[in-house]
Amino acid sequence: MADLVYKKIMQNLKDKIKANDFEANRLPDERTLSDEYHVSRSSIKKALSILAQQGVIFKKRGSGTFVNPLYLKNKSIFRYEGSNLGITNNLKTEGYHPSIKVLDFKVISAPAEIKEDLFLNDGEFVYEINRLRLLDEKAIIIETSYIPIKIAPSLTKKIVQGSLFDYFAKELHSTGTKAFMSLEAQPSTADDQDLLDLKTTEPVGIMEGIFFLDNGTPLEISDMRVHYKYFSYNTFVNLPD
Amino acid sequence: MADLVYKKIMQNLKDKIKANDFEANRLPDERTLSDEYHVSRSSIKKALSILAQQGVIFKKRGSGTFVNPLYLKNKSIFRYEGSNLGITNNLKTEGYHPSIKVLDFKVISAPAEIKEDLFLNDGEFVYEINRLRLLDEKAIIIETSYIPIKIAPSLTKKIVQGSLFDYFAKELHSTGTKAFMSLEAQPSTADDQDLLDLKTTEPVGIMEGIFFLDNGTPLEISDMRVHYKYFSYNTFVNLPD
DNA sequence: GGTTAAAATTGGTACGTATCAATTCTAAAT
DNA sequence: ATTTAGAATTGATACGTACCAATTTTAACC
Repeated sequence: MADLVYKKIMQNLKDKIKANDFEANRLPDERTLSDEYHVSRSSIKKALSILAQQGVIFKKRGSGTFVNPLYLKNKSIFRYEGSNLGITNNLKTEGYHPSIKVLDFKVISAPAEIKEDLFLNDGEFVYEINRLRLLDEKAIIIETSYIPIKIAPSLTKKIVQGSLFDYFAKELHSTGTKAFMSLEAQPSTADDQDLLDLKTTEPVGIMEGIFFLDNGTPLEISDMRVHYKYFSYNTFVNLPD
Repeated sequence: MADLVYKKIMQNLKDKIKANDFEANRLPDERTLSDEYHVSRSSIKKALSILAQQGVIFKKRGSGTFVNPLYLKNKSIFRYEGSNLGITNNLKTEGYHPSIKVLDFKVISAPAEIKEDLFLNDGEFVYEINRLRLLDEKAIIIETSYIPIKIAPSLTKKIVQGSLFDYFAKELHSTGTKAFMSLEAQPSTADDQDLLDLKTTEPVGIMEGIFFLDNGTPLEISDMRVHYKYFSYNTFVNLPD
């Protein structure tokens, strides 16, 4: 367990919520919680505001703080905490066995669009990595990644057979994951149908992401074509005003 | 402009970022900003942390605060602020003319799954609203909504021809929009192909949302089948740890 | 009983202080 | 020039205070 005050409180509150410890799905007010936990109201507010952002609770001024009834009923939509990159991370936790097959791994001069998105200069080189992601021997994602050579000069085919996330986390001290994700749907191409075992009428979900290092440097572009049955993205949307 | 300190600072910082006022894409440190704006460091922190959450800036302890280079280049992926419900709201701002055609509007006893998600008791009734959303006369979304009668007893076919968002915002003082969204891709059905003018090989994007009132009461289930060319969802993902 | 105005409750905003932790910078040592 | 240890920088955590705004509760009034 994290040793930060607000994280401990978050965890404890979630435990209590799951155990149905709160009358009428209503939490005690912030001042009371502050007393009970022997911490400042600011720390309570920080914990509560993160839980609200994740959709676990709802806060309403003058009224109180309430449990999201959906959080109790462990609906499938709630397999995440806040936002959800879905797919591999999700599936790994459920007893399936993901694996990776490298289709192609080469260095090319960055194409125009890639150059733009990764903020590269003319003539700079990138890895183009083409991988097939499998789940229990079944192909579910065709992934094409682009990574500037200068950021990871020592990338090898062997490394690429494993998780790039883990590699970057270790090599570049990139702790958190930050990315722009764009989701779409498209008819499957002949290639998709071949690799992912799809009928012509069956589509793919498109998941394009631009990933950043902690200091904001664009690190990777990842373009994923996902078998539609394995394509799903869940999130809690919270638009103020 | 909002009269809240942190909102004014957010807006001002975004303006300066767009005007490229910061050397090397690096913002002044928090203490300096606090002096410059004549506000407390806490207020600066609040503004910065929201901008970081939205992906506008990146913060790194010991290092500084940096502009997301993608925010400058007004990339398509950046048509939002933080998260993006896409589609209608987005298109409205771009000169297209959205409209709604009501296909069906009736009251039914809540089906099992709907009853579950809206936390209704046996025998409770819901509106089932079937609408076609058009853009410049072209059908792009088939939407099926379920709303408990007890929450909106005075809903009429006339009201349903307009925006339900606007209606609820006014009638139920639900200021913000909170929802669980689930996105998928599916082959188009014969119905989809007919209504949305799709070929058999062309898919639909599925967007299912459970919307909540400010106090956490589930208000509406909305199931949208979207013409794949108009289906797109952009978001900034920020996974700590 | 229903209405209405005052009081209490409850989360939001804003300011300020102290301390810590990650990173970068500086300067001494070799 | 390179290495290294200390100092400075910079964002993060935590505590606390004061006041505000939305909502609910209470109590007075008719």
